[in-house]
Amino acid sequence: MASIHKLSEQHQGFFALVYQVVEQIPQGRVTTYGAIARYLGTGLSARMVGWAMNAAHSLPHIPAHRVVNRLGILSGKHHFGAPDEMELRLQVEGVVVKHDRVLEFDSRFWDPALHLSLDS
DNA sequence: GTCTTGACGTTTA
DNA sequence: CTAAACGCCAAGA
Repeated sequence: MASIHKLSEQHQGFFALVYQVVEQIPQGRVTTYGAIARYLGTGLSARMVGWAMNAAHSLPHIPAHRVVNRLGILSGKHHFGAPDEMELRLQVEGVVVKHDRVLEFDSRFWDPALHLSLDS
């Protein structure tokens, strides 16, 4: 019985890292795929974050609508139940969205590295 | 094993 | 603004 499933651990570890960051995004704030990838370690590419989010779609407590691309564009809106759901969810949290883009994105941006300084 | 696709990012034209 | 290319890493065919 020397069989092991180490692969599963790595698999979950990858998703878990992304989830932990996304979960901690404050309401009314947004972050980018690249910022998360950089926080986890430059070894990961921003694409992997988006890919993890696709899997996170099954999880109810993952505010995927708070994750946008570096331009503040709701690149993942088409992956929600309705194409306007992502935009709507942001609006109700106080984030102004216009033409699929977050207004004052620089001000709304929340960097995961910032949470590092305050939390252990 | 190879090839394509992808909720990205940056650069160049 | 669009379009193309490169880098990045994993999944699916």
